[in-house]
Amino acid sequence: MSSTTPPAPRKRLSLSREKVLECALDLADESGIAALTIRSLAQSMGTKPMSLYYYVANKDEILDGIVDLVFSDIELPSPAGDWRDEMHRRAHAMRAALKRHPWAVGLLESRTSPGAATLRHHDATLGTLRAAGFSVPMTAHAYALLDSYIYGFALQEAALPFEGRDTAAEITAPIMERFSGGEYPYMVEIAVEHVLKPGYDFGDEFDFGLNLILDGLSRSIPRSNA
Amino acid sequence: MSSTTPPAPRKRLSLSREKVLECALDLADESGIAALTIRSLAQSMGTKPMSLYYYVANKDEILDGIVDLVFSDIELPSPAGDWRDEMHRRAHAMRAALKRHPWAVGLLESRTSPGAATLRHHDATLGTLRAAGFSVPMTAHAYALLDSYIYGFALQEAALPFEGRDTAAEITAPIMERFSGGEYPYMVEIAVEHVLKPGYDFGDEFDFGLNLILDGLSRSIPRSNA
DNA sequence: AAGAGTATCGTACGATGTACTGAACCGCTA
DNA sequence: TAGCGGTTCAGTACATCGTACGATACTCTT
Repeated sequence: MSSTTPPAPRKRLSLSREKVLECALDLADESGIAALTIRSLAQSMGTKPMSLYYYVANKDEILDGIVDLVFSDIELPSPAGDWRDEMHRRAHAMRAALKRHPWAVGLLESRTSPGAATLRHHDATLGTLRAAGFSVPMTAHAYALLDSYIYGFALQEAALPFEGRDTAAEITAPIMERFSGGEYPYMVEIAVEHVLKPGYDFGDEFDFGLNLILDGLSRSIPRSNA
Repeated sequence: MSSTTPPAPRKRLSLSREKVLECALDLADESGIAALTIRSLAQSMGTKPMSLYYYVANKDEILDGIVDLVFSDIELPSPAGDWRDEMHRRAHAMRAALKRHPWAVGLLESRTSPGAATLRHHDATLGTLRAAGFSVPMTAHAYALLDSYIYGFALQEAALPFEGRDTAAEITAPIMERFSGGEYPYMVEIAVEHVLKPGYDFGDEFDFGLNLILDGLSRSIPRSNA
């Protein structure tokens, strides 16, 4: 208490690799992946850019890390449960996660070094399919099919200029009018008679395709229930 | 001939919006989308960065433009043909195009202003489905399903660290050995018994899912052939 | 009290997109 | 033939990005 009080009660160890990744994920959610820069991240954490490099090697590691965080949010399917229920739940959980974090879809293309949560997720899904009686090659087919559909749906959802129920009309209606001349008649038809109808939500299309796929897959199990 | 000769026989009009976009597409194919910068593009065209801005407003317009170029490469499906053949052909054409230009998949997420070729493509596809007898809502379902699958498959293909037949083994075999401890048993199983088998090509998985989807869709046509 | 190790930061460099400004060139009319 | 206005290109400069390098501050052990 003699001289000056320490200029600020500087909390040491306020940073950690986990906190950096969590903040990065939050920042990407709030402001978009483009706004996630080392500088903005540091500022949001109340520190300086170069401090982050004590916990991560470079920005790519941050991107890998937050993609893995997204996967860690998804409940693992269980080989013990009914495979169809498990796959249905998993598909919806993944779609929800990719909707919460739309930037993750775009990141998947460039990230080729999956994290632990990602690997666990893949392994649990493969295990559930194998336990359901799918052969090894059929499991590969089913997994490629399911994930393609889920990722692709999320990709399209992320690309939509509108979001959620009834919001399509406000945005696309003026655009559609420009097309009413007749250059794109089928798009106009779909828009007017389907998309612009009250209560429409692109997300509702998800279940149709998912059930169609699961129906088709259930016919590919050799043993027992066909 | 009095003073100095003109420094170089400068060919005017060597640039154009089309040439800029074509060169941008070539550059993205060769060096990746990250290497497509205004400066590198200008250099590859033998000009200076700022000259490009006479033909395009900004880089985003270039990105929109090359995405539309990719679509313009895809033959349009015809409402006159058999819908299933047409959809099959279109799916393969899109996959091939997205494989030729892997960066396009990642761009789809961020580009929300489709070009003319893109719109034509969508309209022709919708028209083919309608002509096949699908109702308006069912056409929307089918289109969302098909495109989700195609985009998602292309996304996964783009994310693979290997490419083409038999190349998976060389790259993944050493990785798999690290996993042989038993943490990810089902991934190892799939890898050893399927992916690492000679002749394996992830692209071959495409037809399984596509046919499953087309089978399912054919059951959704109200009239005539079910 | 001194030193060792851990954690944080200041400065600086090269690359990027692009705004601003001027120069070069073309086809034209007078 | 002279000049002019629109078209096309380029030079310079600035803000922002990731991050290399080295210095600094804090904590704990001895």
